Amino acid sequence: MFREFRASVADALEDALATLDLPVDDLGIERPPEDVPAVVASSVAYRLAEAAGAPPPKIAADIAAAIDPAEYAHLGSVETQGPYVNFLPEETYFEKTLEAAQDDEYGHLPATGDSVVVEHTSANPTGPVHVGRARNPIVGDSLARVLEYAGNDVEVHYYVNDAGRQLALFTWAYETFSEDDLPEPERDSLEYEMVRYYRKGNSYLEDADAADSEAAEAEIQAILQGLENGDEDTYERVSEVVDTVLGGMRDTLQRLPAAFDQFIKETRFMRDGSTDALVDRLQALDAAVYEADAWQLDLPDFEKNLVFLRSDGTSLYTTRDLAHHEWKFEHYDRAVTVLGEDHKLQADQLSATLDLLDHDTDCLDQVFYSWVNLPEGGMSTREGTGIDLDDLLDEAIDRAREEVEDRLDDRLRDDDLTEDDLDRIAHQVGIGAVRFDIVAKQPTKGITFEWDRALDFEAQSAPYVQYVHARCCGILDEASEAGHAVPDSIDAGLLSAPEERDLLREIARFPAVIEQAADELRPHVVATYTRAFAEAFNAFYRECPVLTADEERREARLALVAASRTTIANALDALGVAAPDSM
RNA sequence: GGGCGCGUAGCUCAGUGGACAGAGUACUUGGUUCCGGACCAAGAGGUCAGGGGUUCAAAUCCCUUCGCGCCCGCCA
Repeated sequence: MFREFRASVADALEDALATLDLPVDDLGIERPPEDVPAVVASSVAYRLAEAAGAPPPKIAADIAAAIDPAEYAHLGSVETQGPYVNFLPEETYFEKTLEAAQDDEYGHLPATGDSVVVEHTSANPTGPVHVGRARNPIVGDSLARVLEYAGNDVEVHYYVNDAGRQLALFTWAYETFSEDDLPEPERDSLEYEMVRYYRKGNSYLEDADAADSEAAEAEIQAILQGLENGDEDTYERVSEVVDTVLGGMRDTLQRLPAAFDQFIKETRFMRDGSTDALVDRLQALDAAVYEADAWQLDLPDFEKNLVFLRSDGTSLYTTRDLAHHEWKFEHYDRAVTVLGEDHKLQADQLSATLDLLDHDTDCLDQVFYSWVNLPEGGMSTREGTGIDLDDLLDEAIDRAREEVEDRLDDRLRDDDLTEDDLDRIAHQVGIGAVRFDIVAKQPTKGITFEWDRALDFEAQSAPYVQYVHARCCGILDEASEAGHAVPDSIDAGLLSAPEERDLLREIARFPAVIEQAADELRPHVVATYTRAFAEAFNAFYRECPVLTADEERREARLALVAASRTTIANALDALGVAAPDSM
């Protein structure tokens, strides 16, 4: 309802300004501070002071007087407070909010008709997913969910770098070294077993003498050339390594949960000829230069040229990624990519080149996040330094289970949790806490990983919000057992306590929060919202007993609890955090 | 050296032109005959990194200095 109300206010303001013969520019619509009862406000009077030759409070009063609330949907009254024009809704605003929010689909916006491809993670398939990368799947998966809530037709892709030197080296190492020479895998899972070959290959190359090193390099080069020439046998050999490792990584990512609709291999764009065709078109560009035996683009605004064809005639990662993006443009209306900040330059050059190729790069968005580091430095799959995501999630679940068990005796609610419940709650809370902690922060801010901080279940974390959902479920269960049905519609006048009004206002905002998160590609605004929502719900819970209230009030409050439950359930769903029925 | 990002309470973070800058945590204090205490209430805590500018209005925009991170490869 908030979005509809805001639109009404915009209409009313525009009409009023036209009536008063004032210029319509920025309407200055904003959300007022907490202690102001209005749902939205406008500071437009400030901006008009000069044009109107009057002080802002006078203009605000004129605007308020020029608006007849009855003419606009949901608008109850218009008030001024100094220079601000405040807009208050009529009762139907709250009644419609309550009705809309009881729908299981609450928060989903009308279909945009756009197909959007969200590419995220896309880590080289060289070994276990570590925490340094964990921000990518969490931000990416949440972003995909938010875009879907916002009415888009979303597809999630993992772009597999299977054509680079690292995978050629990995394939060589896998075929060269014997398992007898390798340490025990750190975990009984394919990618942990496989990464041992990769690490062995890297350390061998570091220590090998010139002759051995040269021989190994020749084999690695042969694999790279085979891929470039479209040699089927080479492709199969590399694929075996890539698919095996990727399968293990996929299982780990699934735990977050982060799922993918498609894994797009970069060799695909070599094998189907699109990279070669692209190279031809790049060579024909005015910006193309042939220097030092290599084809490059002299991009304006960039210091360094972008090499797109090596002197040996092979393509580079960015060349293939260009072909990949042209493919995306062909099949989707919009493309969003979640990338580490270390890829910023490459991504900017990619965009600039797509521009030169006459693509509309407005439909390409890149979301950057900064790396997660350990107090002692970075994490590396090759060197085997860092915390594996599997270990972090296991530890989170273990600690969550301890919490649940510690609290069992203190529970007021008498609902006998089973062993399965404990297991479920430990998973929901443990993984939810890790995920929420990461998605709630702006991705551009740096994070240093510390166990105790990542696994802090205190307030403002996932469990705090999840608890609100469990509480709602608890109340609704009790009501149902006592035979109290949740009414479809109620008289909003029955919900007149300030805590009830605040909660209704928060519920009404949810679709607008989804809209903002999708527009700005910032899922963390949803996390911020869930905390504000939880606070409003807890205040309501404290002041307004539901089941023990008289019948009319009980019904109204039950409807409010039901609406709260779907709102918080869907907000958590948009973040990819589980909403426990009990905890 | 150049480019990009970040700097807000002791700590972790919201807030990116508009109403006195907000939460959590830590610290002090209080709350369960009553629907779930993983909760709530009160207190204290700020040169919004420093300086300059634009504006009726700046944590927010511009310039500059400092600190931290990332990038500047015929790697990905």
